[in-house]
Amino acid sequence: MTSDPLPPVLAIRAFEAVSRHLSFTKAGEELGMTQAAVSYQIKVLEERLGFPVFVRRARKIDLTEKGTQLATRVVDAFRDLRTAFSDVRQENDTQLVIACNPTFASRWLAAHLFDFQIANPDLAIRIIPSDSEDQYKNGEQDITISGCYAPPPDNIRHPLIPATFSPMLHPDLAASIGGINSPTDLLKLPITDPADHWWPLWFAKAGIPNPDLGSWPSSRMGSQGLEADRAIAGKGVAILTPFFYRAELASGQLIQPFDLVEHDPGMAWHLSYPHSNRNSRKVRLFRDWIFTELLKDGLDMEETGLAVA
Amino acid sequence: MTSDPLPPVLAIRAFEAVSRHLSFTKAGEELGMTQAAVSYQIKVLEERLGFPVFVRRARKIDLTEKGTQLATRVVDAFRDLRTAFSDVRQENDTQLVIACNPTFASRWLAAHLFDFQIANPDLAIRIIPSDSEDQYKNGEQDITISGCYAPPPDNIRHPLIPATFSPMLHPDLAASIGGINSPTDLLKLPITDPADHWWPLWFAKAGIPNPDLGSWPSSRMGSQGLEADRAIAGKGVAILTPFFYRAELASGQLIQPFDLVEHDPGMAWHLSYPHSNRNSRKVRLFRDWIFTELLKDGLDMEETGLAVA
DNA sequence: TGCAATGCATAAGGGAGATTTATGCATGAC
DNA sequence: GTCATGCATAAATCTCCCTTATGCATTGCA
Repeated sequence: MTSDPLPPVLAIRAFEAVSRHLSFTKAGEELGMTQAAVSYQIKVLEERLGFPVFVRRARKIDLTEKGTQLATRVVDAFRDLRTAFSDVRQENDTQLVIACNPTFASRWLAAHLFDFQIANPDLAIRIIPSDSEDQYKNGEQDITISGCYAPPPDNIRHPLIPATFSPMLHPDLAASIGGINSPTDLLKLPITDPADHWWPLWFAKAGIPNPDLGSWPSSRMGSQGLEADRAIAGKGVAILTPFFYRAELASGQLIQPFDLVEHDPGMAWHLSYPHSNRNSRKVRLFRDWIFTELLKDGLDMEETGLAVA
Repeated sequence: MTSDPLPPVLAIRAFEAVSRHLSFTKAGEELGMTQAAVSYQIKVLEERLGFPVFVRRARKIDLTEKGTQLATRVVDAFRDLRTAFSDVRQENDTQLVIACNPTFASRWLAAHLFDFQIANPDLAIRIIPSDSEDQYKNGEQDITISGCYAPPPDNIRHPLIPATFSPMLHPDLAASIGGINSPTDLLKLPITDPADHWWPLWFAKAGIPNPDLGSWPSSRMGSQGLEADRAIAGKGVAILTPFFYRAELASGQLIQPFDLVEHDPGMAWHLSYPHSNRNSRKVRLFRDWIFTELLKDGLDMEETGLAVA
């Protein structure tokens, strides 16, 4: 039968310390309490057990036989507890888990993270590419980079990238209809995701209130990579965030026919983390790093919203 | 580094139960507290650790990754604690340790204890033949049978045998001086322990106030066996407790020349145990057994003082 | 031998924090 | 839709844990 309840854990904790020091006074110092408090806890334990665990001698105490039997095992158990918490604490200190919006992860973070790892070799980074309401509730990550979902109210939120967008396509596809000269030309070509609600926003800004797209609300911010792949393959026109496709635009894999860039005022890529993490070393390091890295990356303060941070 | 302090043990205790049940409510039932109290303790733990250990889902909770790491080890440690206390408790329940006055142990208990062991096969008996002030302080025994030392004030004390005594000697030694006809005849023979303060007491009662013994106070109750051995060997006259030497008197190894028996009013063999042990099963069993056994052994209630018990 | 120092026990009292009560909220079942 | 389940939270309470102060016994030292 191992089912009878434990003696009070505070008494066990006191016993563990006393049995190592063989001194109420020293145990009290270790535990941050007075000798009298330790004496009280040992008395509680002995009354609960029904037998003494220490023999009080002059100016010292000894374990009784039963006390000795208990002490070895209790000290062992507490050593296990201490190492368990210590290990997890250490892991927590040295591993940074980032739940990251997939687009941001693949189009920006992947390429830049190496610098962070070089600068902070003691930190192991784990990226969870995911962007959903549940992700916040999971609690597994230290930091979240989200595209659209608002963090829980107790989280601190920093804007990173505004949700800008403009149509893009492969130059060969543009050439197939003699070039893109006006926004309506785009409607002659396949639209990679007509359900993307960015389309009507952009066309409206372009002066075309009701383009024939048959859309319904749905954000693609989590996976614009798929649309981009189709556009790069010449299969259609995608509406993408220029910041993420600078390389493809520079290399000519994609062209952006119009300078006209709309942005979604209710959305932005942002970094967030629980208020309680604000002073955690690893969170500070990553936060500071990503801000400066994005600045270096050519965005001014207003665009990144760093002024708010 | 295993040196950083443990989180509050009450929080650890709650975590252990919750991680087994994966339910605050059920853990609360096990711990005898409300769901709200468990929730509070888990919150304390998570704030102390700096990361969540449970993911709150709809109508259930799950361990986080770090929570899982902790849980396995914490549950193990608590299992060790439980079995440690359970083992010692079981040993305590099934082992009866008697610190016993050596004379009583060898002259009475040894011969009778077998019956007790037969009647209580689940109890292991251990006798510590010792009778000293320190013995009480040791705290290792469940019960003490003492000859002369008063138990600590919180102990319960039952008289067992009054400290009676009368001179005894081997018949051949008596015959060597033509028999013992008056108390003064004893003074012609070697006295095994002239320092024994029982001698002057007995001679005084026999009407001889100042026998030539050159004695100083010193009780031999702890070791009258040594004197008895010398008397049985015909080496001298001993002053012994008749109750303990009935067998030798019956077999003729010793004779008691006079019916005159004195007793030491301040002394008696008695059984004692801490007040807190009064309802312990093993103590009750032994106490009840020794009373009836002594009664069967021919002592009436008044002599044993059982009326007081 | 007396005096100071050490170490535990104990009583009294206060207070931190553990717990309960009561309520709200979200989810899932029917 | 309604009800049941399960956790979170606020407020209030109260337990009991701890400190303070003191006593006692032993030891060491002068």
